[in-house]
Amino acid sequence: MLPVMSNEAGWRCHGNLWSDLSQVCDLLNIPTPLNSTDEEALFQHVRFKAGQRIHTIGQNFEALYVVNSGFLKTVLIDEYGNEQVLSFPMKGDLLGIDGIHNQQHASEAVALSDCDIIILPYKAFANLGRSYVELEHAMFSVMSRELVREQLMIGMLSALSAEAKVARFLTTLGERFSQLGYSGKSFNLRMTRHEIGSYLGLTLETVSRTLSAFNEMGLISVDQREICLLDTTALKTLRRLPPAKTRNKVSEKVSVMVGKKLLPQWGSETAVAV
Amino acid sequence: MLPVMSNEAGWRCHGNLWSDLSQVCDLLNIPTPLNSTDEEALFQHVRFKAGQRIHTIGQNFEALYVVNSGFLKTVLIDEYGNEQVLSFPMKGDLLGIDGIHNQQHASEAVALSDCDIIILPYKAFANLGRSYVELEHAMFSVMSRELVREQLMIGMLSALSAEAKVARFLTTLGERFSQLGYSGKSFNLRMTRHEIGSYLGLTLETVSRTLSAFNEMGLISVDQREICLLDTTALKTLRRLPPAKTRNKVSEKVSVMVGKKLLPQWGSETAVAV
DNA sequence: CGTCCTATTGACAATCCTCAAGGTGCGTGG
DNA sequence: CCACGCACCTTGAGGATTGTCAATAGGACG
Repeated sequence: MLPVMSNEAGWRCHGNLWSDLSQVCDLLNIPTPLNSTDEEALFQHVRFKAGQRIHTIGQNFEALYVVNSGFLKTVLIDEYGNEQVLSFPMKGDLLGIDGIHNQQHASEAVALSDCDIIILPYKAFANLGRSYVELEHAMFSVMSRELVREQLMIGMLSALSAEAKVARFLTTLGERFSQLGYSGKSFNLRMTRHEIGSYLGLTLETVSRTLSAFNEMGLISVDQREICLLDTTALKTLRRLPPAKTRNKVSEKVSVMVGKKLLPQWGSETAVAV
Repeated sequence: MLPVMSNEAGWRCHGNLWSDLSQVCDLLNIPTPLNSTDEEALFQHVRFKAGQRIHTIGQNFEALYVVNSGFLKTVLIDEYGNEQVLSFPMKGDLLGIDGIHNQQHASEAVALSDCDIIILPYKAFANLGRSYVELEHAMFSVMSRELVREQLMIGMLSALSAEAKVARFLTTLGERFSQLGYSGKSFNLRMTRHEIGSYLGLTLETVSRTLSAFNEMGLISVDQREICLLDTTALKTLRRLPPAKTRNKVSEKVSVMVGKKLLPQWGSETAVAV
């Protein structure tokens, strides 16, 4: 007989699987506390079907979530109801951090595929952190990691062209897949062109056109959501494509358009004290 | 005789002022631990001149920093040496969180004016967190707040037009000033147009033109770095210029000369009649 | 007074968005 | 099974928003 409960987001809890602290730490890619089996803390798994929400905006903050399997998106909703995609979490990612401040969630997490999520009740987890010094530091580290990731995202959104954004999106996605043991070259997009566009600050048409252009240039092959990265180094260093007219197919090796003048470096200030 | 030391960023430490934990918590706007004077932990102030760096990219992470006075920017440096501005910290803001992960700083903090900064040695501060339960939670909360702020930044960069970005930049800056007790309507920009543009993902020319347009429309008055917000509600709700069709429709007939500029507001309830 | 940094403004170009018209794949119901 | 609807994707045309380049001017400072 399994306990069944439901929360504001409307998911059902089957409660048929549990993980201990060392498994959670493994998943999060942080060092496992040495005296792990000391206290038998167990954390419940919950399954979500594609389309279900793990937490919603404004929902009271109770727990953090670790993705054990599946693919999700996190979104903001603006005043007109438009979604703004913030991230595409997958296995090993931590969700819900934004809820700590103000005790309620500032964003929404939606399953893009069937997902298996581990619930970390915040209070209990924080208490564990106070007993295991390493765990507390690891929590700070994970939050810091998220912050750095978002900083890089801001830099990308501000500075890069549409092509460079899409190229970088593909390569980082590939890197994440290979870190998880999947192929980093050939994978399936779990999100629509519209969601990619929202994430990158582009329209879905621009995303589609850019993918087609990469396909023609031989940098990738793309068929609907099936992607193959053919020239990752070119993708990684690509800044801007030449005008379509002068654009050569695969023949031209140097696909890297650098040509950016160095902006004057905020001068002689270097604060080198004496 | 004052102790003088220097670190990798090259700043000098005058060591002439110290704050206790309750003062630091006050500054950070988090609840003060009840048993505050319990342990006499003191944190050193350091002064930085305009242009000096508080920490640099790659520098070993040792401490967090709280701004006691002054204005700063935090930046990333891309592969060509271009600066990407991430934030403009001021009094009460926490710096250096990005260094926790990987034990080294991922960004650079530069003083835009003379600054007074409080040093929080990370290890000592984390230890305090373990004794004072509230402090640990407060630290999580501050980091969560930063994350939420960056999420909103991402949403803004992705979704808003140049005008809306600049408008929102001005109003949030005004709000921060008034929370600090200064005027939220009339203030001095501490950063260049170039830095604003980098922060907002625009060129300095676009920033300058937008400010001039707001000035002509009577939303603000601007003279170099002196800003006066005249219609904050219009600024806050301004979203996007109308599509060409609807814009031309109005000015087509009689008021061609007068209304040609940017007159018809979009998403702004307060009609700006000139 | 000259130099450097910053800001403003104009002319022009192009990147990217908007609008529009198909096309493909998939589930559902006749 | 096929037709149909629906969501997603592709591609094109055209234009607007924004970047690029350039010229000018003001301020700070040695």
